[in-house]
Amino acid sequence: MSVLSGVSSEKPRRSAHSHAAVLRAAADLAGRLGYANASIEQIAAEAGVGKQTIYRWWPNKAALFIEVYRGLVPADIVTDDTGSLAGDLEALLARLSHLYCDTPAGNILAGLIAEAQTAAEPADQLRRTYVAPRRAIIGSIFERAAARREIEALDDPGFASDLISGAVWFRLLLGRRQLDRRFKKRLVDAVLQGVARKPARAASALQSRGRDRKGAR
Amino acid sequence: MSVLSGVSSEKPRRSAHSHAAVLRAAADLAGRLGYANASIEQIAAEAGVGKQTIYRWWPNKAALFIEVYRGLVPADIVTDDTGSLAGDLEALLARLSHLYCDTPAGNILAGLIAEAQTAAEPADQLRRTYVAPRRAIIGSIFERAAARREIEALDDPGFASDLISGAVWFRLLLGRRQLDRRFKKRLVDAVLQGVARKPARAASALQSRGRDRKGAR
Amino acid sequence: MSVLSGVSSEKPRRSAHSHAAVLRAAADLAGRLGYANASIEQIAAEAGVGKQTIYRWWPNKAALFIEVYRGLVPADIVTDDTGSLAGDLEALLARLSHLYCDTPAGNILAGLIAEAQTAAEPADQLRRTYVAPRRAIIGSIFERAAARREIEALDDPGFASDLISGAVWFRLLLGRRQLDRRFKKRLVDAVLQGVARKPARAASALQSRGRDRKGAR
Amino acid sequence: MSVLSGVSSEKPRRSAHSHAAVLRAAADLAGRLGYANASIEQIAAEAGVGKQTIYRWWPNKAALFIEVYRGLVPADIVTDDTGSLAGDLEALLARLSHLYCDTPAGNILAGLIAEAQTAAEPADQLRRTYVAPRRAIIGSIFERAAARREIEALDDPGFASDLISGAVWFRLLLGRRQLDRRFKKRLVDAVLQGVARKPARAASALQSRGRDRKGAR
DNA sequence: TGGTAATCGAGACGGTACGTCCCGTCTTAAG
DNA sequence: CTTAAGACGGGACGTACCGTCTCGATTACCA
Repeated sequence: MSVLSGVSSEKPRRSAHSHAAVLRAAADLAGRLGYANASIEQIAAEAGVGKQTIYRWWPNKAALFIEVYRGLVPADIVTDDTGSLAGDLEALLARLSHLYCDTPAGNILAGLIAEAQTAAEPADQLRRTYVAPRRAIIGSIFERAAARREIEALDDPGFASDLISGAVWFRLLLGRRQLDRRFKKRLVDAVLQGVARKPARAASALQSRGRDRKGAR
Repeated sequence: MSVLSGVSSEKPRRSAHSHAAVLRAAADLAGRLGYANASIEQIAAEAGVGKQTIYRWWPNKAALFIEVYRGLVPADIVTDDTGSLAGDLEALLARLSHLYCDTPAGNILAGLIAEAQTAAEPADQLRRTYVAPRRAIIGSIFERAAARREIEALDDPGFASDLISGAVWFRLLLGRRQLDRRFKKRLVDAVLQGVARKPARAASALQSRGRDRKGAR
Repeated sequence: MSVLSGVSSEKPRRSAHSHAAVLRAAADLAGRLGYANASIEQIAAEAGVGKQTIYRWWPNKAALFIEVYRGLVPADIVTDDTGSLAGDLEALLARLSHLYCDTPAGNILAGLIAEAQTAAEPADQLRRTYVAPRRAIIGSIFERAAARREIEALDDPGFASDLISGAVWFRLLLGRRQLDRRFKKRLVDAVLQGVARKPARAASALQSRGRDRKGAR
Repeated sequence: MSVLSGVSSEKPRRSAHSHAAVLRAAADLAGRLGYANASIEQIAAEAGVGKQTIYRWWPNKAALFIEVYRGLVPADIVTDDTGSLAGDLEALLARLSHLYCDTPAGNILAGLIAEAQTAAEPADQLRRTYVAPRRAIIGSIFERAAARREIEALDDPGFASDLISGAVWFRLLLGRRQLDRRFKKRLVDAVLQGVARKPARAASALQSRGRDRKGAR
C-alpha cells in the first residue's frame, strides 16, 4: 500500500468529472505558465468549469495545487529493494529527478513553499503532503538497509531525509534543473558516510569502511 | 570588504532618499505580508514614492527584492576564523538561522525562488546574488580548513555548499522555522564526515579538535 | 367578489404550503431590500423551499412578483358608494396611499414596470394585473357618478384612470412617499373639472354637488 | 441659459475621451438591452475602457445613468413661445413623446425610478435631474401663459407638472409606447380646465385663445 | 396496501456580473 | 527633467445569483 494514498474520501464530490478536469487543467497551466501565473480564472476556463466549483472544493489556490502535486507523484516513487542502500538511494534520486524535471511538480512545489511562508494552513498541509511522505520513503530505505545489516538503524532518519531532500531541492530549483551523474554520486556518498553508521559487529562490513563508533555523538 | 557589496553603481540614481525608502518599505511589507502579497502599489505608497519611480529603477518585482535581499544579508555573515572547520560552520549556521528567522529574508528568498522557476532573468540574478556568494563563503571556510591542514582541499566545494544550504533551507522553510542545537550538530557532523577528507598526515589537525578521525575514508 | 381574484386554478399545485411561503418570503424581501435586490435564491432560502420549486411554478421573477402584487392589493380597494364622485375618488386615493406606502406594493410595482420595458411578456401580464383592474375600478366609479346623474358618462374612462394613476404614481415614486391632503384635494378637483362634464340638464345634479370654487370639502 | 446645463465641472476628469465613450456605450446598451441588463462590465468593454475607470467617476450604476439621461434630454426641450398655453403644452408633449419613444430615455428612466425606491441617494439625484427640471419647464410654460394674461398664475405649479408628467409617464411605460393625437388632446384639455383658471376679467385673454367650451375636441 | 411516479428540500453545476486590487504604462503639475 | 500623484486599459480576485441539473426522502395516487 502506498504511503501517499488513501486521501480521496474527503467529501461527497458530486462531479468526479469536473474534479478531474480541474486538476488536469491546473497541472497543465502550472507547467506552461508557472504556479504564480496560473490563475484560478484560467484553470476554470480551461477545465470548462465554473469558478465557484473550484472555490467550493478547495479553500484556496494552495490547497488545489497540493492536490495537484499529490497527483503528480507516482505511486512507484517508493522503489523496490535494489539490495543495497546506495542502490536504493540512486533509484530514488532518479525518480525525483524525473518528477521535478519532466513534470510541473518542481515549479508547483516552489510556489507552494513560497506560499507556505505566509499562510499557516498551506504550510501544514504541505508538510503533511510533501515532507512527511518524503521522510517516510527515505526512512524506509534506511530501515531496509538496517534490516539487511548494511548499516545500523538511524536515530534520526528525519535528518537524513531532509539532508537529501534539501540538496536535491537546492540543485533543482536554483541550478541547472537536472541532477547530473556526479551530483548523485556525491550525494549518495555524503549520505553513506555522513549519516549512516556501520553495524557494530560486522566483520566484512568493517573492512569495507573501517569507520568507528565512539564520538560521532 | 564584503563578498556581497559593490553593486550599487548601476545608474545615476537621482534620489538616494527615495531609493532607500523603497527598499525599506519593501522589506517591511514583505515581512508583514509575505513576498507575494507585498504589491508594488503598497510599497510605493508606504515609501511615499510614485510607482513610476520604482519601475524606473527596477525592471520588476524580483529585481527589487533581490536588492532588498542583498541589503538584509549582513556583511559579517562571513565569519572570522574560529580555528576549526566545525567552529566556522557552526558560526555560519548561527548567522543563517538569525538571517532567516529574524528578518524577512527567508520569506523573500522563498518568493524569489518560486519566481525564478518561471522567469529566466530573475533566476540568473538570484544565482548571482544568493547561490554564488553562499558558495564563496562556504568555500572559503573549507579553504581555511585546508590551509590549516585540518582537511584536504575539496574537489567540489560547490557541492558541499549546496548540501549545507539545501539542508538549512529545507529545515527553515518547511519545518519549525528554527535551527535547533541538535540539527546544527548533526549537519556539521554529516558535512565533516560526508564531504571532508582528512589530510594524509594530519598530526596538527588532530590537535585542533578532540574529534578523532582515523579511517574516515 | 374582487375584480382581481379568481386566478389560482392554473395547475394542481401540490404543496399549497410552499406556494404561500414563497409569496410571503418574496413580499418580505422586496419590502426589506427592494424588488431588484430580492433574489430568487434568498426567497427560496427564506421560504424554506428549493429553488426548483419556485422555477416550477413561475417562469421568471416578474411573474412571481406579479402574483405577489396581486396578493397585496386588498379586495376592498373597490370602494363602496360614498354617494358622490369626489367622495369615491377620495376613498380610492386613501386606499392607494395605504397600499403603496405601507406595503411593498409600490416598490414591487416600480420594479415590475422597469422590467416591463425590456421584456414583452411581463409587460402584458402587468397590464392585465395592474392597468386593467385599475381602469375597471376607476371606470366603475365614474359609471356610478353618471348613473346618479352627477356627471355625463365619460367617452374615454381609460384616460381618466391613467390621469389619476399617473399622478399618484409620480407623486409616490418620485416624491415624499405620501399623498398629502392638499395633493388629494387638487387631484380630485382637477379630475372633476378636467375630465368630467356636468350633465346637460343638471338641476338636481348641481344640488347634489354644490361644489364650486370656495369651500369644497 | 438652459435649465439643465452647467453641470459638467464636477471634477478634473482626466480623460474626456473615456468619459464620453462610457456615456455613449451606456446609452447604447440601455437602448439595446434595457437598463437592468446593461452591465457595467459590458459598458466598459463596449467603451474600450477599464471597469475601474467607470467606478472611479460614478459611485454606482444609477449615478452613471442619471448622467446618461441628462445627456439624452435635448436643450430645446424648453420650447419657444407658441403664443398659447395649449400650443406650448402640445409642443412639450411632442418633444417628450420623441424623447421617450425614440431614445433609450424612457427605458433608463424606468430603471432609475425602480432603483430610487430602495436607495436614497439615487432618489435624490433623480429628483434633482428629472423632477425639478421638468417642473421648471412646465412651470415656466404656465408663467408665460399668466404673463400674457391667458390664465391666472397657478398657486401650485408643481402639481400641474406632476399631473402632466404622471400621465405621460403612465401612458408611455405601461401602454403602447406612444402618445397618440387623441391622448395629447385630452391631456391638454384636462390641464386647461382642471388646473388653470381663467383670469378674473379676461376679455383680452379670451381673444388671445379663441378657445372655449364648445368645439374643444 | 404496496408500487410508482411526481414533488419536495437541498444544493452542485456552468455561467455572468459584481466591485476591488493590482499590474505596468502614461499624463499632469510642482519643484 | 525628475518627482509624487494618480488616471489609464486590462486581468484576476473571491462572492452572489442566475436558471438548469441531479440527488434522496417524502408524499399521494393508483393498482
